[in-house]
Amino acid sequence: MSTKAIRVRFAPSPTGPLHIGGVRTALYNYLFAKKHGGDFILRIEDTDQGRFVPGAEEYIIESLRWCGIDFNEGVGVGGTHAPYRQSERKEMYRQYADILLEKGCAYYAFDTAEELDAVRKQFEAEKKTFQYTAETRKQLKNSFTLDADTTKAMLISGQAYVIRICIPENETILVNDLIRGEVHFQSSLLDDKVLFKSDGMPTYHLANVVDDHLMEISHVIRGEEWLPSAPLHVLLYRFLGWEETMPHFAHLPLILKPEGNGKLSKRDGDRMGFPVFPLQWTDPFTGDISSGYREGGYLPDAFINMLVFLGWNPGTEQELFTMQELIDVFTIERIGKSGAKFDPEKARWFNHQYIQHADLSILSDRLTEILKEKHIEVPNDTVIKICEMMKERIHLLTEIWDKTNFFFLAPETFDAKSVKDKWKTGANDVLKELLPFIHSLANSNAEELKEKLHDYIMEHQLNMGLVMNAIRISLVGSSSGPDLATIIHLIGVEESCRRIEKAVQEITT
RNA sequence: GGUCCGUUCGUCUAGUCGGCCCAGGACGCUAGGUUUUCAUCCUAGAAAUCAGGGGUUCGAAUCCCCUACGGACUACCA
Repeated sequence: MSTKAIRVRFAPSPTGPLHIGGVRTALYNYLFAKKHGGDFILRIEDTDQGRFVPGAEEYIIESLRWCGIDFNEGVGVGGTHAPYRQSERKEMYRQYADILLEKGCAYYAFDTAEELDAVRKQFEAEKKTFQYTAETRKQLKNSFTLDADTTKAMLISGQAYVIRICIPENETILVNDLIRGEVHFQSSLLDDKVLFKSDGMPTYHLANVVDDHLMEISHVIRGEEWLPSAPLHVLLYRFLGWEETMPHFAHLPLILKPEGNGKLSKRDGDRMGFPVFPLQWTDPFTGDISSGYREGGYLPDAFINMLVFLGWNPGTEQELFTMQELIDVFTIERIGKSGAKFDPEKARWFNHQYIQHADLSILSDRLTEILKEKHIEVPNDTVIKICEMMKERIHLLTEIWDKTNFFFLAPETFDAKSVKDKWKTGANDVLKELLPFIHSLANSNAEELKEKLHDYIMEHQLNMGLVMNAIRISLVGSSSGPDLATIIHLIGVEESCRRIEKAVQEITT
């Protein structure tokens, strides 16, 4: 490999929110760059003015920031190859189209969209597929069929035109892919793609090649959906005389739907109850809201860890990685070839792992904020104690209130199934008798409380399960939760007794 | 339809140039243990005839060919 500096880019188009497949592409680019001490560039490909979506660019930047994928060059941060928004580079592209025109590697075409549509329909009727190729271009309106003077006249008269690449006939084009090896294409099967649109903007194909060259990109790591147009890009590098410095290509496998087949799409997530976007997104046109991982209670590190394993693995049995560890072990060679089905369950598991190991303040800060909103005053060390105790049963940050609210508020209802299974006959009477004793526990700490309660039950020959479960249901509202004595201690003996009295009154079996 | 890519437990995958793989790990699932509950945790288990069929070879998940299936692309979108 050359000694060329490693420079990679993530080049999304601002046509909507960044989907997790896009985030993964950005991530792999980022890891590769960092691993080799290279640069990671964010370029916005907004050559299609018709598809511009307000807020999409900001969304992309914020998503990457949330993920901890930072770029050291690009939109927002600038750099030596600015500007990084293709709409702002508009003036640069024409000259390269002209070079191509001059060398006979491209030509003018005057066919309107309607005319082409008609031809396409006609071909379809004959069960053929229309392609703008060496074969068909002879029958269409372009500088091949029109003589030079006519062409010039049409150009001068302001006739709308596009510039198309002139694909050579009968040639094998080799794309060397870092993930798939050599891929061969027959040039005759490629069509004369539009390079320059009638609105004065380049298409992706031209802009992408020009920018990658100008920005000295060493590796193009992008989704597999680009593989079919890779030979076109290779041809462009050759025609422009840039073959020597052409970047290496790596086409990533796709992320598939959890069920059935096909590429994961926006719809899948909301239909199946999991996010497909890093951040929540509100469609500026329809107002539709799509859920995001951040709002869904996921930690960015967990999200990244889950994502990196969709199509890549370290070859060891380690599953949990910090970003720095990923940077250290990441290699393109270990990226798989086949598409990966997205598994929401595994995403939850990763998040749970991260909640266990992350700084407790991630949970306690969130709880503190919720308590503040609800005007519930609780000492900070109590909040921390509760989070420490409860974290192992929390998979998503958003579960924190549902899992801890009984520490602050008396249950309003008692879970029917818990009552049915665990509230034994006679519990009401036993609990009533127990009340004075619980009152007497006022000055005990959690440990003493546990001991005394235990001893009392043994001495009075009460049914341990019956008593404990009934108290738990009274205090929590269901048969779940941490150590009972700790709960009593934390919410206080007075409150505990109030809750027990209420439960004894309301629960009848 | 055409072009290209892909195919190991339900899912993510390990399996570097064929033998240590009657295929390993993880998620999920099931069963036990711990816990008076739940969750966690621990242990065990079920789960892939390596898409199918042909070769090559003493020996193939690993190499070759064919078939099937899946996917991407096929716009003056990226």
